Amino acid sequence: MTLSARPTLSQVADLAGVSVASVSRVLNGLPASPEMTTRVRAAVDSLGYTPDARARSLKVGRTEQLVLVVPDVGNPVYTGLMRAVAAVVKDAGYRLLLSTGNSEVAEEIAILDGLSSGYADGVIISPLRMTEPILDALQRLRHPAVVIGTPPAAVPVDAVQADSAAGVELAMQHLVNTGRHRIAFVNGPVDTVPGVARQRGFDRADTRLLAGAGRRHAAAAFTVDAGREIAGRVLDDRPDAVLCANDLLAFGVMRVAHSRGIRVPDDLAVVGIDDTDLAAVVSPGLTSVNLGSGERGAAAARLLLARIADPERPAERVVVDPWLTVRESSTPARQEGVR
Amino acid sequence: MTLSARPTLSQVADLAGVSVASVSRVLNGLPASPEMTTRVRAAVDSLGYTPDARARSLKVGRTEQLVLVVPDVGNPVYTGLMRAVAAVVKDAGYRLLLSTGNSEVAEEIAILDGLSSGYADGVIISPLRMTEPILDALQRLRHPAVVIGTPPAAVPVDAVQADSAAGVELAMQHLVNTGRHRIAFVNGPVDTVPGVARQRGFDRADTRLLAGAGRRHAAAAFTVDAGREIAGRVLDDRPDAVLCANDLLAFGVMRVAHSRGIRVPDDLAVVGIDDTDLAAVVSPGLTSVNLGSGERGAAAARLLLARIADPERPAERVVVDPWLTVRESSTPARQEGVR
DNA sequence: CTGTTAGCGCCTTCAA
DNA sequence: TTGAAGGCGCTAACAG
Repeated sequence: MTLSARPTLSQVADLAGVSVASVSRVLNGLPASPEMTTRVRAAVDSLGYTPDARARSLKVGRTEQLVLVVPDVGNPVYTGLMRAVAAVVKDAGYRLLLSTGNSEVAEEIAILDGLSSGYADGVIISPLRMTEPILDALQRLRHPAVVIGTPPAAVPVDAVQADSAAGVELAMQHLVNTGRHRIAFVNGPVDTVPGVARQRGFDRADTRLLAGAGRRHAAAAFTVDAGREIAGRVLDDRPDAVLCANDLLAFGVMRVAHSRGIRVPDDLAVVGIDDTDLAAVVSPGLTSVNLGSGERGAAAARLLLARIADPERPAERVVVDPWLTVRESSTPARQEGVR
Repeated sequence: MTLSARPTLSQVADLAGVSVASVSRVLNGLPASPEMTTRVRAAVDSLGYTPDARARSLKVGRTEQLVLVVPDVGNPVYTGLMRAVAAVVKDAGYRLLLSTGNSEVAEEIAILDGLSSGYADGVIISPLRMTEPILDALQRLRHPAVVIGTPPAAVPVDAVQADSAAGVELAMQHLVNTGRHRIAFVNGPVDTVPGVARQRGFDRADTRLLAGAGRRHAAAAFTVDAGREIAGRVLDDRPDAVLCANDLLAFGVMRVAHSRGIRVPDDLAVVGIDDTDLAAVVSPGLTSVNLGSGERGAAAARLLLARIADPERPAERVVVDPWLTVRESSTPARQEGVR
């Protein structure tokens, strides 16, 4: 119920009638005679001894803890990432600290700077915006760090990035292949990491596939509400397809389409990005570009572990390829090939 | 980029020409002369000194860390909880460790037992099943713990619980009020914490409101797929309303209804439980019983902090009242009163 | 193979 | 008000 006096190493040693060093050795699997081993184990068991993580980490200089920083713990966009990071980190024998920057740059920086107190051995951060202050904080960080996103090439930091431009093109190609040509693009704020990348992807695909005929819209945020808000303007153009910069925006658009009696996918195809769990949940299911958030999370965790193992290794960048998950929102009945 | 030698207290002391004790005092806001304070601060700044969290926690016996254990990090059912816990914990100056039991009792127990190494000051656990082994692990735990769920009254542990029976009744009453009488209930596995409670709530409401005419179904899991799987059997009875034991099941039912051309809410009302973020996202919006997961998370965090502050206080149980969020899935157009 | 000992970096009596 | 010194619990030389 409440914390009482925990047994210590020396108590175990006393009970076993051996030195603390011997206990430590047995516990850490270092050479010891069979007899010693049994005596120590017996004492450990009878006392219910567990080594103190605090003392151990002070001595060995490691905490066995890693931090994951995301803008919003509850956002479905990050759940795939969180799950994957949690799994890899745990398998490697580390604990995971979850920090949220509450979508505030200042908070993200505070978290990064706070790491200098050494409460964890490394950090994975998925910053909402890749601004100078964040990059500065990363530079002065004395701990291993991995960025999920695309820092300037000049910054020597491990990073895992999605190829959102390729993802957008995948979606565009799919829409064109299924006969859509009046395509609207609904982006979120273009001063964010995802915003700029997805805009670039659309511009490129638009030029290549539609001779620049695509319509661009920028919602106030990457949220369902922002999607609903802007949907009116978007649908007034009577597009035959809407490509949204993330699933949440797409859900917002779908709701407005639904209330206007516009049938998806017959009258209007809708495609999202991120392929969140929700995309498979709504009716009709939302076709979405999967940017490999799980893969990126796992890759980031592995990069971090690699750097911790070898701090001198050169900074590495991993790019995860996107794929398209086709569901009902963009095709009448048949299922197109996936990935 | 990589961790290099961090300055220590004694280095600061040397630079300032004072003793380590004085530096410690200044840093911890204990009485010190103005001159001493300025000298120390100067030295701290010039060295970029940050106290070592590991050493500090060894000395003071606290880690300033709390653990939250949930069955699945990515499940939308837990996002409200996580967000609320994260916020309260952070405001109190603690860091949050996120552990997932991967929906395995054994893993949850391992996490609880692992806490005896003292890597955190307390734990909040939302166990999937309230089984003996979990309760045993809680009993032998030497750290403050708060359970989200309903342990047997005899177990003296702080707990925060939802009143799911009341929630189910709320939903039933709403359906009856809006003219539905052929009501089907789709539960998940009844050997889980939510399963039993929701079953009890339905049975009670069914007796009271429908004279026991309600149909009961048990899906294989609390998932969308399980909902889709069982939806066929459920809809074959031609109910005019389906109450689902959680939102995910409801989404599954809605998808099948949609593909069968059954209109929601005109032909069929659908109500879920949990009021996840997704409920507001789908079209039509899903009416859902909100069991106050955010409120429960916040309450749990506060209980934990209270117990840490006073380990002797008697165990407390907090019950959070449910409310109904009415959306389109259960009412043609108008919005009924909320909460 | 085992025991002794010196810290890891910090806080906190205890004297001065 | 300030300094000296002793641990918190553990690991890692170093002797034996």
